[in-house]
Amino acid sequence: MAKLQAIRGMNDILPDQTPNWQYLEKCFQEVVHRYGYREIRFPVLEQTQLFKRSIGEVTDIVEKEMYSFDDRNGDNLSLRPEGTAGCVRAADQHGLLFNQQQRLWYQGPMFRHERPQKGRYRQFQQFGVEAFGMAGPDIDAEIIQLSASLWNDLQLSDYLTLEINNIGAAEDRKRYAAALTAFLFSHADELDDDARNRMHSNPMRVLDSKNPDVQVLLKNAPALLDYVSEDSTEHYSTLKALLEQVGISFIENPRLVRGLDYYNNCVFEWTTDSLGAQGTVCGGGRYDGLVEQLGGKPTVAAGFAMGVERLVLMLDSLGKIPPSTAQVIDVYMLVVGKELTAASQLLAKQLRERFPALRLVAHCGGGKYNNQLKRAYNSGAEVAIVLESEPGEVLETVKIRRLDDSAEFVSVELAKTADKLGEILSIS
RNA sequence: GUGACUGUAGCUCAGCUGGUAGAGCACUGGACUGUGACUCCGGUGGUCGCGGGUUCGAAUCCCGUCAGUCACCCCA
Repeated sequence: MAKLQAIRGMNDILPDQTPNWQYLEKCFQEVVHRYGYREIRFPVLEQTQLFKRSIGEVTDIVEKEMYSFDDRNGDNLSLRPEGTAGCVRAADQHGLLFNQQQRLWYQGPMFRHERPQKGRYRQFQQFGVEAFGMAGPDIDAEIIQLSASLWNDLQLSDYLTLEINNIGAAEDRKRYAAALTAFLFSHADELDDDARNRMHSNPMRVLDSKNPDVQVLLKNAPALLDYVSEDSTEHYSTLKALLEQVGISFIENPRLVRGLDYYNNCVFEWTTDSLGAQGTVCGGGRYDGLVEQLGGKPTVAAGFAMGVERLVLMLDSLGKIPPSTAQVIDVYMLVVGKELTAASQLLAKQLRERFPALRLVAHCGGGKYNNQLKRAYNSGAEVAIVLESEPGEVLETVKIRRLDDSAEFVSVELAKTADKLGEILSIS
């Protein structure tokens, strides 16, 4: 029978890697707590309609990347491709957004059916932050500052660049899209196939075209900036001033157009060139219209999401994982002789009770002294406790041996093992 | 969805222009050693991703398929 394997693009994270993930999770949680954000958890599955209405019908995500299926009731469900939609649904459904402000964070797997490559997988992990009910640019600055705090804690600041842009209010973009479409229509014969397709479905994304000929043509296209309302412009310039005042440098990227329809006004991305093609590590912005669009009362909002796999890759390749993150044990207990099974388990239990923080592995499975000692060395433990007796003999003493080059050891009465161990390891 | 490269023991790989497989590490038995690592001797372990085809004969050529890697696209 053929062996079953993991679904394409869905990775197993093995014990060698999990400490790195735990380190990143710990840092992220410390930062969000520092800023007073509270965790929210919501399902991995939602009605497909939720994502269509929030992300947008004609986006790549909804058109070709969602894992959708009919469940046994005939409802069409989808694995969440991102977190914001579910977060808004959950928060609104439970009244968290009714005339109040909320600062929320979440973490969990997202799913998109794309071709896997470095930093891009079909199941991937995101950290996200969503702030509701705050209209000013101060909250935008806050979440950007929050992300910058994390880069600082992770020692990644030198490798990340903040890009920002103002994409205007929803009405602004509507008017602009109309003007842009008209322009593109009048030059349709000069566009490539890709641009011509997008011209109908999502004209703003023609601006992203990598085709140099198209880019030349676009120089004469209407500019979004000319359609952005005064309110938006003022909001945006206040944000820029705030960022400068708190010492966060940024570059303005007028071509930064996020792939999800719900964004408005200021959007941002943190990018790096140390990851290959998938350079975006964190992306977000305002989405003032989304709550209402999903049936809630009008509620302004802003948020971002970051890709955990990409951050782990960065930390790994840049050598930014602290050595203390590695999980090692303190004590390896050798058990030489079958008759000692009960004695070893009892002693191990007593030691764990006496030193709750002690990490102790008691050997199981028998085997020769040599093999067990080898395992003890390979485990990275600081000391080994050796239980050894001849058949029929009662165990009265144990040896405590340092697992370094000195190989020093002492014999100690069984009953005094804990005291001696505490002395040797300087713990109490 | 498109393209390029790759797919041989648990891991890293060798196997020239086709004649049905090897090394190192790891694991394991033993020798040495007052007890791991070092050194020496022995052993377990692969239907060469899977399925077809060409051939007297294929890991080695051809086709398909699955998977991995990277890029396009898009995004975290």
